[in-house]
Amino acid sequence: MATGRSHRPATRSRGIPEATVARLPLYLRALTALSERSVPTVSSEELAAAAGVNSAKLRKDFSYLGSYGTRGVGYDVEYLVYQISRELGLTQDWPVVIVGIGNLGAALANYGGFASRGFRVAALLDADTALAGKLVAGLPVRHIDELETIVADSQVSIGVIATPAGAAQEVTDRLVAAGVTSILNFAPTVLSVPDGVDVRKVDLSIELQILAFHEQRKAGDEDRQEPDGDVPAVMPA
Amino acid sequence: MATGRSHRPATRSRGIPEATVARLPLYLRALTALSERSVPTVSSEELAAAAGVNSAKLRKDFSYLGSYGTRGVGYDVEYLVYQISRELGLTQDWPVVIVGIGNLGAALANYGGFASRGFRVAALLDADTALAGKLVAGLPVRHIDELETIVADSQVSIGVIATPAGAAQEVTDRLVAAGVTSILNFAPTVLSVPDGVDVRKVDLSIELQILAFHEQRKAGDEDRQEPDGDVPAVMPA
DNA sequence: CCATCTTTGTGCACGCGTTCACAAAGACAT
DNA sequence: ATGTCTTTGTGAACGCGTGCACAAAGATGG
Ligand SMILES: NC(=O)c1ccc[n+]([C@@H]2O[C@H](COP(=O)([O-])OP(=O)(O)OC[C@H]3O[C@@H](n4cnc5c(N)ncnc54)[C@H](O)[C@@H]3O)[C@@H](O)[C@H]2O)c1
Ligand SMILES: NC(=O)c1ccc[n+]([C@@H]2O[C@H](COP(=O)([O-])OP(=O)(O)OC[C@H]3O[C@@H](n4cnc5c(N)ncnc54)[C@H](O)[C@@H]3O)[C@@H](O)[C@H]2O)c1
Repeated sequence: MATGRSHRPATRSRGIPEATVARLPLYLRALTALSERSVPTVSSEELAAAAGVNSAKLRKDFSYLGSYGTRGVGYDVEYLVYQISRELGLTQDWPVVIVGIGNLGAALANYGGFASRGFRVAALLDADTALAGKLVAGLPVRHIDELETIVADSQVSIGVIATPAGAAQEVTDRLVAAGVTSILNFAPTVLSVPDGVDVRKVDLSIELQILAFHEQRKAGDEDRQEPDGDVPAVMPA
Repeated sequence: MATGRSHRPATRSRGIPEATVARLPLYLRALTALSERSVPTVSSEELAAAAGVNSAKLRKDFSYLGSYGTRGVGYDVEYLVYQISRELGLTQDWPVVIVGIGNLGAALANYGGFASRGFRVAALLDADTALAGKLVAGLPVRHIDELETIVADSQVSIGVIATPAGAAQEVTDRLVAAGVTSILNFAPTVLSVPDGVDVRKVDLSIELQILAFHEQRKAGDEDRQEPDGDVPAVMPA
């Protein structure tokens, strides 16, 4: 979700709806599991169940990629794995830098699922000089001032931000200036980026608050039966 | 995002659209920052800019909560902080259990932003007996078999899953059986839950793949100018 | 070759979410 | 009290996403 300018009109990239793009990794994961079990073909119904979506939706999603199914049979698992991988750009290598090697950054660096899909950690960066040179997940932490060199030399186009919120915009600006055009932000801030740069955010706090909202609602619906359970709310001063 | 049964028809809870609920934490964060700077009022235009959304959308969002603005002036910051907090259920305490205290689970336990908004870590649970008793972020790791007791005793309704994917469904089942009705899942799996249980997922791998898709598209649009840049794709067998 | 059966691919309708644009509300000065 | 100016609250239009339902495609068996 790009936060800076939200004036991207739901970017239907190459005719593939954004909502579909967001589900492709889900399908890919389910298909990979089937592939490992050497299942040759799968029906839209089965695959949809495994991915937790509606089967019509899945078929429509696949129809955007082309017609890869066989009526009466289903989809060829291996072939679909290949097609989706290619569509998502996972047939190539994506060097990634992680900025901010604290609790979270270190966990991310140690995360195995990273490398598994073509994402390779090119470097770990931190502003703390005390961390410099220290090995995290087998990689040395390097100083943030090496950012520009590393991004240029390793052709990094994806950056992961795991710094405190206060440093996130500054780090973003440096990443963008250095040539990074995709950012995954774990810091709880809205980032401003120029057009052409994609930002996606992962925000634990927001997720919990959304859960709390629904949780409160569930509890409220049980407890009290008054039609108007909340304070009518009046403007104070 | 509930994954199990997606047959919730966009649950317009108490008349508040789901999309609005998801933005309330964003507004709250921006408002809290204003409040700390002792800013008394804010216009929809300013607040929208701070939250990275369209101002009309923000006004419509607030209109679902009631009419808390003053025409010609804007919104009272303190009052709005209170109203949104109340609406999200943040005026009460939410005990949370974290299951799976590995790299990620430990980082989550150490995360300060947790406690700041009424979310209190009630317990850290792990299946690894070697971890039992060890202190993480000042809390002792307890064995997974204490789950049922802890959930019941501490009235836990929110669970965070940071176990490997293979254990996630089993942990989910135990959490649900014990009475947890909201789950935040960090494991890369689709979870099945009964109706009435909310699941939201945070999936690093999916986010990166979505970024890679757009990244590939950007690169492709520059490099080659052929109208049809991809392999036409033919069924193999 | 024909009949049957399974499963895809999609036309269609509907509802949610977004955004524009503006009338009404209210503050504030004179 | 009246006028001006700012900003809210919302009606209306539009586009995207979803899911039903079904025709067409193709496999399979006789
Ligand atoms: N820990 C979690 O589970 C968690 C969860 C959700 C969100 N977050 C967010 O992720 C971010 C990191 O969290 P954390 O717990 O790892 O924090 P942390 O304090 O452990 O680590 C932050 C790291 O960033 C480094 N840093 C600070 N300024 C920098 C700069 N300008 N350039 C480069 N590096 C810089 C620090 O030296 C430190 O090593 C925070 O924004 C936090 O809110 C963390
Ligand atoms: N580390 C990351 O940055 C990261 C990022 C995205 C997703 N994830 C996902 O989060 C999960 C945890 O990642 P991690 O890197 O912390 O892994 P980890 O192996 O470091 O930690 C997993 C922990 O779960 C515990 N565990 C295993 N089975 C359990 C069970 N049945 N009940 C309770 N505890 C159990 C293990 O003892 C271990 O302590 C994984 O599913 C991973 O895919 C991690």
